[in-house]
Amino acid sequence: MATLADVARRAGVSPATASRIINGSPKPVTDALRERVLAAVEELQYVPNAHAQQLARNHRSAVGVIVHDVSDPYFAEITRGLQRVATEHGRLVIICNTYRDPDKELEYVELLRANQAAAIILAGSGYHDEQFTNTLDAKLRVYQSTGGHVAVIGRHEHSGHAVIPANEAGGHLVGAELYGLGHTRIGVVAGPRHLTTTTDRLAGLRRAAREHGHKLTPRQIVYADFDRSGGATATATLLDTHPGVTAIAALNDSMAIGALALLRSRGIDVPGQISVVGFDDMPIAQDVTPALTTIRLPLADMGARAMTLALQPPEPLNTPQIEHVAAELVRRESSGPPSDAR
Amino acid sequence: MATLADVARRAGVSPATASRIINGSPKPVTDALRERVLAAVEELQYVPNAHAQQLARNHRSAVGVIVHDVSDPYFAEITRGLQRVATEHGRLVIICNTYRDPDKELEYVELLRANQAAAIILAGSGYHDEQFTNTLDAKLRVYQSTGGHVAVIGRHEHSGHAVIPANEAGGHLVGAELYGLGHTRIGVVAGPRHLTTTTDRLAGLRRAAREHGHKLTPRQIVYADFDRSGGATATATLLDTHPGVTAIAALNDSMAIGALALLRSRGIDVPGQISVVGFDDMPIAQDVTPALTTIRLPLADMGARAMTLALQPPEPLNTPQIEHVAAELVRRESSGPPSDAR
DNA sequence: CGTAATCGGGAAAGCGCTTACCGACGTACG
DNA sequence: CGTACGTCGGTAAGCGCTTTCCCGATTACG
Repeated sequence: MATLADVARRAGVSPATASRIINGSPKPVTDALRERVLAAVEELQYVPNAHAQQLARNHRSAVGVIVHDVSDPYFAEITRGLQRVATEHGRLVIICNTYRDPDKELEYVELLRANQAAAIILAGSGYHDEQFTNTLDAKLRVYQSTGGHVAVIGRHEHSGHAVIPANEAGGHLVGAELYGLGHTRIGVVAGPRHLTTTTDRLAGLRRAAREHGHKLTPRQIVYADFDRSGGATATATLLDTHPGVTAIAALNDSMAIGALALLRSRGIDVPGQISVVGFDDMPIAQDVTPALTTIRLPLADMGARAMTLALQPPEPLNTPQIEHVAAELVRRESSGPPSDAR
Repeated sequence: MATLADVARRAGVSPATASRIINGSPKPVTDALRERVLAAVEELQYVPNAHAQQLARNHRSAVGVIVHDVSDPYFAEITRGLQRVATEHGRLVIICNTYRDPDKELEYVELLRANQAAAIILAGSGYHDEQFTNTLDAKLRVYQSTGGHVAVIGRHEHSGHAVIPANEAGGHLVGAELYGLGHTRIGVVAGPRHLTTTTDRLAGLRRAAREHGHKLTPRQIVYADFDRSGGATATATLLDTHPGVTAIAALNDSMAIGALALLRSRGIDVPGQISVVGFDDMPIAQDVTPALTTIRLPLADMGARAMTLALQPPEPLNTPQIEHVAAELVRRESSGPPSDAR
């Protein structure tokens, strides 16, 4: 691997000069030298060692984002938004997949700190686990105290900036729509109960139920993995324990799609016999059949906003900013009034 | 930010000793010192500077993967496979999104080289652009000559290891199925013509046509972006210019889904009036309606294999290995015999 | 013509770490 | 009791770069 010294030697200049030319330093340099150096760079196919540069310059430039799983469309969309603004700022983004293991979240914070990341963005639900939350919080605080920026998406427990989607309000929207249509026997296909996203959305649903004079009993709620197969198994359970449900509220689109698949396999018509509503409005929601009624969250935009917050110049008064993002009901074909005239 | 020197000072030892303890060097160290150092690490929340380490150790450890777009399920799946094996090997993977801009591909190779990546994995179609290909090839070769490993997925033009899916054979499978069912008026919804993936799959389709005594005329093929909206617009064009088509072969699932959406919006029944076949078998293919008949490629597995190749010990005889992966037809509901008894 | 200001370039000191290499001590042995 | 060796720590030399500081040579000016 060619080094700066090699280039300098070849061009017959000092490493200092070569460095200045290559990095376009403000210091003026004669054109003759400039050309010689540039030629040497070309001939040697020289690329500066990024680690050495980072060490010498001593200012962070990359930013890290910790997600559960990029291959999940939810995170893929957020990531896409993040990347866009990072690229605009000329920042490299390091994507870290925890595959839903909280411990990895901790590890990655450490790793990102070790790599001198300028900012860490945490996307994805927080956990209902006080000890874990405290540990994470502590690590994050240490990171901040050394000048690191932190932004979180969809979790409220941490210091640093936050972009928080209206999960509760969205849940309420779902409930209002379903009860409004006349459904009374509603099943909830929920994500893992230790995720705050699950409980937040659930809370909104409960509020809507109360407002309509109903109540969501624990047995109406089935918890499972926040993905397609979780949605399918939870739906199966629901059908078995509550044969009379006329509507299913899935707490994210992946689960809703799993629900749809299971319903279809059992020959149950949607929305004829059972209505299904999702949450998130991922791109595929409109392509399943029936097209999914869901709650739209501007995923890519949320990512972009989080990155923008994280890249902000050192906070004026150390005040973490919080941006709320609204949820919106998107009515499509998977929901309708209950068929049972009762 | 606490440094190793800080830790050493605090523990009352030399930096050398501290380093040895922290990294578990083979050199024996008294337990008393070990404890003091570890305590200091804890108190100072010390995390070694990864850049300094990499510089001092001077051996690469991260690996980079260049994809078109992680939020595209095709790449998301591949990436998932990649990550799995990278993690098993304790490697950090840097994901680079080109957003389909070939120039970015070049830039990222450079960036990865600058970051001392141990390996670069190129996923996603190659381009029919000799100049670009040569430039990329040259850059890759330089990288290899300095000890870097290279693996590509789905492109054949480069040195280094390769995992190559049976695009041609898959295209043939599509053609055989469609012509076999009795379709004669087939429209092709193709990706950009400058992508080798497009032309490879097309070639297979053409071969099948010939075998069945047909021929694919240029006008039967509409080129568009390799995504959902590209699929929709291409299908619209096809419908307008070839009102009589009874089957549409989309060259990837995203496009097929776009085609499905457009067909639905025009009230055309699938497969009743028109059959649709996709390619790739991404996870969502089974959830759209009608469920998509498609060509299955073991995406995650391909990623895993590429990573495995890339992480292999320095090649024995410098021989790039090539792994072919088979394609398989998955019959679902979107295809059937043509309705026109003619 | 002497001095000061200016300009272009190099020498060298780090950035935070790893790792030979060396040296001091203690033990085992002759 | 002297030599030899094994243990455990420390010293210091880098890794490849950036950047401060300084110095010689021009140029400008009085």
